Amino acid sequence: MGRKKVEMKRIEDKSSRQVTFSKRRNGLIKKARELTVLCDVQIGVIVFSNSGKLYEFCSTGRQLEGPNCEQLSVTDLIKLENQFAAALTQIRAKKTELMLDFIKALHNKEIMLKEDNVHLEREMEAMKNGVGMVKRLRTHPNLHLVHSPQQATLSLLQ
Amino acid sequence: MGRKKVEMKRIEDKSSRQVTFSKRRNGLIKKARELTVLCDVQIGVIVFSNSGKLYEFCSTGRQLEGPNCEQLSVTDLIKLENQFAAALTQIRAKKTELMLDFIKALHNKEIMLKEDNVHLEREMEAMKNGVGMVKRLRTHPNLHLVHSPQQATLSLLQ
DNA sequence: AACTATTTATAAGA
DNA sequence: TTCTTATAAATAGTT
Repeated sequence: MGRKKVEMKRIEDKSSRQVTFSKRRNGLIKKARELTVLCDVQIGVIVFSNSGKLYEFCSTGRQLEGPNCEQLSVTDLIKLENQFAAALTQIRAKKTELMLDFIKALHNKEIMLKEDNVHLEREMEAMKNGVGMVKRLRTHPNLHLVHSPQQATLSLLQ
Repeated sequence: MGRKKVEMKRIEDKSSRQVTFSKRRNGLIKKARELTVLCDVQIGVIVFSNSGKLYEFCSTGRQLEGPNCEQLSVTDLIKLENQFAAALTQIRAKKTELMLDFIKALHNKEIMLKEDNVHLEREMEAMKNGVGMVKRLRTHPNLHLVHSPQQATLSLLQ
């Protein structure tokens, strides 16, 4: 939908990626709103940017206030209530899940950075003692080395 | 985007609404996928049709089960829904708020640790060049705000 | 942030 | 439902 057809892969240029993110995020949320209105359905859209910003759209469901309210039968109401409750629960659960995933990723990052600090300090000590040999900072191939109680606690929520 | 411009209001004809729902739902999810790939972000899209069917796209994977509502009596249901809806909303909002705070704190921690890495590397460079003076690693005065994720997480449960 | 050439989505029809 | 096609809408690259 533009001057050129774009390949479906990560945009490497940071600036272009940011611009595209901004444009397409707006587009996505607009589409969600339209679908909500046109088809009278409930939608939740949750977007996490890489900088951790949260963008969200959640339709609240059809409004019952107003003149049409009296026209709804009890059965209609029950259906609507059921649907709303289920949607609410699941949307929020999913949101929680996404946020927990995000928290976990941050924990892992944090642990890696701490390890790097430890290594850097050790290397400095070694240098001070005249060992002189400086190893390069490792580049974190293993994200999964996490035994923290935080992790255990987070898992309780799922 | 079709033969005619459509008004942004509920499509009253049930059949047309269903067709539009089907088309636009696919479109929305496609867009979400594209945004995920192009901009390397995490997205969740949750769509509830009026028949209670759940359509979902989530960049982190994992499928949700559709709502499986046990049959309750009419009045029970309405009362329960009314009672819980308000409370639920408030509790979840609070939970979200806490989690966002938590995420923010973790971000800050991450940034501090990264800075420390940069400083340590600089110091090492300086040492290599014979400057010799070694500053102490700063001790994160504001780490205590997020030092106990267990506590923060546990408080989400209460 | 605007502009516009193109691509893409989709409304209506088959 | 699926396909076709005319048209509306989104957006990539540009200014």
